[in-house]
Amino acid sequence: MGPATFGSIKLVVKNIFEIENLIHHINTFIPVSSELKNRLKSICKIETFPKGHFLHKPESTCLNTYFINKGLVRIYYLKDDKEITDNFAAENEWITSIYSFLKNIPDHFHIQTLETTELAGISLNDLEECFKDYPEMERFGRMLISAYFLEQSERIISLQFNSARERYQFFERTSKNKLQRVLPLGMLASHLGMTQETLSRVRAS
Amino acid sequence: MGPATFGSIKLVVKNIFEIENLIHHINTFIPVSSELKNRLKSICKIETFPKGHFLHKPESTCLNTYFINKGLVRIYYLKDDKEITDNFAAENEWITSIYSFLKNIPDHFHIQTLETTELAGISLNDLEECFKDYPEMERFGRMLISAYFLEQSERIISLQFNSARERYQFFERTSKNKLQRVLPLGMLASHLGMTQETLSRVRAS
DNA sequence: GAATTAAATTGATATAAATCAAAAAATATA
DNA sequence: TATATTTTTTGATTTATATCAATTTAATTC
Repeated sequence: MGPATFGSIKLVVKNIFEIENLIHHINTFIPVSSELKNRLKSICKIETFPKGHFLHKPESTCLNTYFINKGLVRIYYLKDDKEITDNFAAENEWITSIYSFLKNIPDHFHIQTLETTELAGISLNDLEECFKDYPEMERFGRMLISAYFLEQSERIISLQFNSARERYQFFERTSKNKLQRVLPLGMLASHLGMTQETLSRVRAS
Repeated sequence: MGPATFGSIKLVVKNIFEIENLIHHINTFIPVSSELKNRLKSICKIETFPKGHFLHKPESTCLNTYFINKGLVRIYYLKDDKEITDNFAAENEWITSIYSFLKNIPDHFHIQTLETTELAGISLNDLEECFKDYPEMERFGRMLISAYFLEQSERIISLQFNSARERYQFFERTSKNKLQRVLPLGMLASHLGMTQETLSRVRAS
């Protein structure tokens, strides 16, 4: 889809979000040299998608990992025709269908925007080349995935033996920034491993 | 504790497991130069512990990450005075109390050997120095934690909406090597997020 | 090898959460 | 604004699993 046209006037909507925010994010882990910065500029595809857009669909290979600059995205799969939301990502967070992305094979997940979303996509190949050329970037990669690993560890404990109420409170505590934004609530319910009705009752009391 | 003495004869029990197995393991991810190999030899503390030994206890900081050469280890925590086993590690697998180890702060986990266990321990500091001096080792670190991240992702899905039977079947499928070794079964039950009685009934039918 | 202890199984009951169904509230559309 | 649609809440019932208790089996220890 090209730029919108009104009579003979083309409206080219410039992407305000160059990659300053992403650079700043990476810079909280490692120093970012100007060369690395330039490399990142060249490999990041910056795009804005409307609500409801699919970044990845089942039976396809997830080609990119995405850094969310603005907006909200979820990753989900179908179990018995019901959507189970695995996770969400908002500002300054990353999302990809990790198995498909890392192994470069198709999988069964959907990645979908829940709001108008501004993001930077990086392909596996570009990322790996960047890792090779910039060891500090590989370091960032290790630190980032470690941070997500810790987050997952806590979620496993939350799912292992906590009640529905405790799991909701865990989300309240750890994902404040998403609490008001994840709608409809069925998405949140499935993420927390409970039905929509149970979530409603938990929230009511 | 020094070598055992019997009269005037000192028995120095040599550690057969130098670190060949660990090197081979790392080599499945990255090429291991002889310099890196020497560095690894110098930073790995190789030890053998009897069954029941604690590698890490609550209220202390987990100082090492451990590569298991032989044996079986679990990590667990207490919830309402009951032991909840978070995970197991056997041959060629790694274990640490990840949050405590990476953040260098105390936590509430126990790491305990379930069999006589031969392992290599590496301190955070030595590991970080090694990452700095050998970018390929940092690469290994990234790849390893990525692999564990994938494993965790699957476990989350297993816990999110699967029945007790499905969770047990998941363990059967993904942890064959531990199925006969994790005893008593209460440890396995808690790992799978169910009671011992439920596990017994699942296995019976 | 008998006695003791620990672990696993089996049974009966309780409970948290799922399911099914309907009503109410919120949102979108004409 | 009224109507239609979607989402959320509430209610009644069912179900999987937890809990409590007892028994059987297996593993230690004397």
